[in-house]
Amino acid sequence: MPTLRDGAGAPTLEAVAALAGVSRSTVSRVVNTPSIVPARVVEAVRAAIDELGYVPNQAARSLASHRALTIALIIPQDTSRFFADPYYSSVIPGVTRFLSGTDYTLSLLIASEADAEKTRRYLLSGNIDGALVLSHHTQDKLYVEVSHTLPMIFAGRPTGYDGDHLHVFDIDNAEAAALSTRRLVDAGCRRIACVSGPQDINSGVDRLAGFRRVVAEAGLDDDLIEIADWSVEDGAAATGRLLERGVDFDGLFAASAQIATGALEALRAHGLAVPGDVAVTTIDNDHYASGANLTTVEQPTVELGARISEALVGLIGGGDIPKLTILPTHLVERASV
Amino acid sequence: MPTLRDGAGAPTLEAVAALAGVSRSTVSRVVNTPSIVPARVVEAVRAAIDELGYVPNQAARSLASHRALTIALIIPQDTSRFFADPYYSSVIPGVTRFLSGTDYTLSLLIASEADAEKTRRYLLSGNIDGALVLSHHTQDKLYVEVSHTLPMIFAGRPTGYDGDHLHVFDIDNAEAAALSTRRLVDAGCRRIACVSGPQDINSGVDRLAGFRRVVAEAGLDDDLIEIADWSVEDGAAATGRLLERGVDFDGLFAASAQIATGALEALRAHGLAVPGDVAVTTIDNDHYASGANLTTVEQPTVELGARISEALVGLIGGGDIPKLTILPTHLVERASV
DNA sequence: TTGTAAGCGTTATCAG
DNA sequence: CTGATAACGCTTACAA
Repeated sequence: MPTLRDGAGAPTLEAVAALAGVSRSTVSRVVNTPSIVPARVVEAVRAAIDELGYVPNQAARSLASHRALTIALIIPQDTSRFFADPYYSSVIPGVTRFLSGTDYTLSLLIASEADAEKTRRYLLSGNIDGALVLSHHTQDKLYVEVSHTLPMIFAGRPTGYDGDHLHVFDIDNAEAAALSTRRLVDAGCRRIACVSGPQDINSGVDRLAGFRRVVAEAGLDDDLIEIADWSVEDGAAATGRLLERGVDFDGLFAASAQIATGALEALRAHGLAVPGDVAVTTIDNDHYASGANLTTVEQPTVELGARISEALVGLIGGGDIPKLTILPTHLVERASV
Repeated sequence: MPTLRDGAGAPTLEAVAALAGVSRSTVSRVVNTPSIVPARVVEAVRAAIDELGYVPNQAARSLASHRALTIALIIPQDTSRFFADPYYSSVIPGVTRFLSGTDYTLSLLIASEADAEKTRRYLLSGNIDGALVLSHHTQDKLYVEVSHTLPMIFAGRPTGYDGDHLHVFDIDNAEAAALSTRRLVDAGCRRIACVSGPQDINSGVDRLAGFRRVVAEAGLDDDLIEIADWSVEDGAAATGRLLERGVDFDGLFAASAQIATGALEALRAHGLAVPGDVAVTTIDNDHYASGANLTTVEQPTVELGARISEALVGLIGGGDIPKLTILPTHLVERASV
C-alpha cells in the first residue's frame, strides 16, 4: 500500500543526474559535501534539483549511511500531564531551538509503560540516532539498558541508578534545596517546615536531604515534613496535614513551585499570611512561581534542553562528552519571604 | 560516521533466517503477516528473533515498502507558547492516545518560519506518511500546497483557504460563540461587550461573527468590541480599553478562556463584580476556565486529537475521509453569569 | 575531479 | 506455503 504521493513518482537522484548530465555520485556529493565539487558543477546540479523539485529520500539515505538524522525525546505515557508541566514545556523549546540549527529532527517517543518492548524496538530500529530521556521514574531501567547500544543523554539522574557509564545532565538538587531553605534561615525563621516531593525519584530525595542539612546546620528541628507528589493539589493537601499537627512554624520550604502554590492556598485558607506569618521558599522559576510571587531557586530549563541536545548530537558524532554535567541554579527573590 | 550501535552489528533479517533455517522471505512474512505462515514456522522464527534480539531496520523497511509508519505533527516555531497552551497540550494527548494503538510513531515537526524550504523538504523526504496541521496562521499556504502530494489533515480551517480539497476537522466557531453569547442574552444582559480574538485567523473571525449575529438577533448594539490576541495579558489590556470608553455594559463575551481570564482581572481591578455587575462567558474549557470559574463552551480537544490522527491514518491507508468534519460543542455552566 | 559498482536491510514479485 | 531474485534510492569505496 504505497503512500499517495508515490502516484506522482517523486524525482530521484538518478533523474537529477540525468538532467544535469552528471553521475549519481556527483549529485550525491553536491547534496552532502558541496565543498568538494567545483562551483560550476554545483550550480548545474542545483539547477536540476530545483527544476525537478528533488528531495532526497531519507529512508534510502539512512539505510546507506547508517544515520537517521533524527533524535528521540522520550516522554512518559501520561502526556496530558507532561505537556502541561512548565518544566517540560520549557526544556523542549531549548531542545528544538538547538536542533533547528542542525540537520536533526526531533521525534517524540511516547513511552507506553504497558509495552516496554515496543519502546525498546523503536529505540533500536535505526529510526533514530540517539535519545534524550527526561527524568521520570517509570521504566528507567529500560533506558539504562538501551544506553549501552544507543547514544543517550539523561536529564536528571535515573531513579535507582548509581553507576557512572551514563551521560547525565542535572542540577544539584540538594544544593538548590539548601539555597532555598537557607533563605528562610537567613530571614530569621526558627521553625521551618517542609513539603517535600516524592521519595521514589532522585530529585525528591535530594531536595529533602538539602533541606535537612541546612535545618540541621542552623540547629533547628526537622520534624515538620510532609510528602506530596509535585502537584498543586497535593501540595495543598500536604500543607493541610502540616497545619493539622497544630505546631506553629514560621517558615516553609516547598520542593517545587507547584507544591508551593498549593501550600499558599492552604496557608491562606488557614488564615495565615505569607510572608507575614509564614515565609515560603521553593524551587522552579516557572509561571507558578511568578504567578504566586514566590521567592524561589531557578534552574536553567531552556538551557538544559539546549545542552542535552547539543551533547547528544556530539555523542552521536563520536565526540567526548562528560559523564556528569551539573547546571547552575540561583536564588530569585520575590515576595514570599 | 556510523551510529555507535553499529559497532555491535545489529542482527539482520538474514541472521534470523539462518538461525531459524528458513529463507529471508519467510522471516519477513512472520514479522509482517504471521497469519499466512504455519504456526510451527512462526514459532521457530520468533524463537530465533528473540534469541538474537532482532529488531527490523526501519529505514530498510521504509525504502522497500514506501511506508515510514510515522506521521508528523506540525507545530509552529514558537514552541514555548505552543507547549504552554492548554489547547495543544490537550490535543496532543488525543493524538498520542490514538497512535499508541497503532504502529505509527509521532514526529514533532518544528516549522521554522525562517526556512519554509526545510519544512517542505522534511515533509516530502519520505520520512513521514502524512501530517497533522494544527491551525496557526503562519505558512498555511505551504501546507495547502504540500497537501496535494502528502496526506494531511487540518485541525481548524487554514487561514485564507476556502477551497474544498483539504481534509479539515473543526468546531463550528461561529456557533460556539453564538452559544456563549446567547447565554448572556438569556441571563438578561442588555448591553453586551466583546473581546474578540485576532482577525487574521478563521477562528477569530468566526467567533466574532457568531457574537454579532446573536447580539443583532436580540436587538442589541454590537459596538463594544475590542480585539486581543488569545493571551491573558492582551485580554486584560483589551478589556481595559473597553472600560476606558466609559460605556456601561452588563455582559461580556470573551473569545477564549485566556482572554476571559485577563478580562476578569481588568474588570475586578476596575471595581466591577463578576457576575454581579458584569456577566462573562467565553469559549474553551481548560484550566483557565475552571480556575476562573467561567461559564464557557467546551470543545472536545482530546477527541479532536484522536479523530484527526485516526483520519490521517485512514487517509494514508487509502480510505475515504470526509472533507469537512465538524465536532460538537456544548455549554458548561459555572459561576461567571 | 568524476564515474562505476557494490552494498545498506527490507519488501515484493513470481515461480515452484 | 516457501524461496530466489529483483528492486527500493542513496552513499561510498575504489578506479579512472
